Amino acid sequence: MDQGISDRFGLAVLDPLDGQASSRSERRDQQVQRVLEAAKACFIRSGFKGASMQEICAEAEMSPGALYRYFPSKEAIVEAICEADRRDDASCFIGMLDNPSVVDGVVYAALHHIRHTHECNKTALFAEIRSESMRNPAIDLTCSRNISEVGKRFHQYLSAAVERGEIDPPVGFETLLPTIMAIGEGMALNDLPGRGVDMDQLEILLRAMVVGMLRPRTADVATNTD
Amino acid sequence: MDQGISDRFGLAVLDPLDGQASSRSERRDQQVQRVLEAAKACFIRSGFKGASMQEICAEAEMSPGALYRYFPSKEAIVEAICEADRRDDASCFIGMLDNPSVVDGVVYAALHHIRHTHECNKTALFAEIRSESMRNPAIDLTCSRNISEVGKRFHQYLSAAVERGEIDPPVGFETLLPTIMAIGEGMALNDLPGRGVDMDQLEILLRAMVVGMLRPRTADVATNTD
DNA sequence: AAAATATGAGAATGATCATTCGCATGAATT
DNA sequence: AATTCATGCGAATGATCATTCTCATATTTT
Repeated sequence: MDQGISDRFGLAVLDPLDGQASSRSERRDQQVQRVLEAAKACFIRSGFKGASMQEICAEAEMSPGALYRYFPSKEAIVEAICEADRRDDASCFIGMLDNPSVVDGVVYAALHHIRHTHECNKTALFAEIRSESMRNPAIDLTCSRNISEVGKRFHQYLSAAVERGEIDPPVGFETLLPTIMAIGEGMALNDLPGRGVDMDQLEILLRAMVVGMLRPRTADVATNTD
Repeated sequence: MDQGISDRFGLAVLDPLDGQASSRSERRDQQVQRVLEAAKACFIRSGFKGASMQEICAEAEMSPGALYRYFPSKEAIVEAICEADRRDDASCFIGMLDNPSVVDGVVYAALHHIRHTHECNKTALFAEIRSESMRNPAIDLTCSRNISEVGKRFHQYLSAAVERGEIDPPVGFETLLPTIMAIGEGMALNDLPGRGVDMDQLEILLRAMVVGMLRPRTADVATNTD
């Protein structure tokens, strides 16, 4: 954790081996990152409104004067944190949408998303972002952008499967997409693994659910009766 | 909205027809309710931390001194709001779990819950409660209590159907219950009706999903291929 | 090496917050 | 009618907040 950072004025002290590996702007980026990580910890612990700048300063081991060199306001930090989290969330889900079997693709993407949210301790931050987005237009925009990015990619993935006759959903995409995404959000937000739900069992249930919703034509679907 | 309440000191001024219909304790209850409703509006607008006591006082048209006669602290108001909201949420869902066909029961309960959340503008408050519960033990307890109450009732409803051979879920209740409840939460939190999702289409999709998850044995399930 | 610039600390600032206090008034009780 | 009690107002209080200011030190440039 403490990687020997910084004397009191720890400028350009990194890696003496590397000589001038840390230019000014690199150093700046590192400090920005340091603030963001400290802020994230504080926001998870205390919420956006509940975490004070002093708390963030303490976590980042940095004075207010120093911190304000990197961000003009608390709001800017909040926005940066939300942006990063939503982007990570979207790419985590989208990155899994590549299985040739659509049912598998959706199931694995959902499972991966749930696991990722659990393992990276993103549940509390996600809940915070979600509630902030209800009244903060800037955060709402960030969330909407990422939702629509996921939605677009998801739409491509599913409609290609419809085209080739692999699935035959009982409703149109305008219903299917928001609903599936809401379901995924609910499962991530509830931290099912954290509540003791077995992931193998969850996979079975998710598959049954997805099969019900997408109605695959192929026969590779378990139709056992007991 | 403004139902002719209160002169400046509006004590026992209600309903002159009724004579002493408003005893002291009845008047008290009304004032408590007035504070709660004002607080709810403020919390939806500004969040728990973001709403100030002054804001709540203004909304309730009451001075701080007066308000503190009814609640000892802001935290107490927050707890009362959460308690009421979660109770309402649970009873809304449980109240619909009475259909003799389990698939119908679950589908209608979910639809009703989604509609209720949408129509009563509960989405933002729910999100707020959810994020508060991640770091406030008192709120977490309130949420857990209601979740387990719903879970218990839901478990009864489903296990009775399993007993009589109506359904045959592919996984045990320890997986099925948390997952279904997480799904419902996700759909309510996403305010699907508010996002333009058609409720009739949603019913079709929900039914397909529930059928996939519960595997009813009876033949009353739509198995059309187009 | 001297000037200019970037970075930092930490006290100060003014706003805002939850809560309390002193006091006045209406209702209930004697 | 007099006293007591519940209710209410709104200014006051002390804490805390986000942000800024001053100044010191380090780094880069000249």
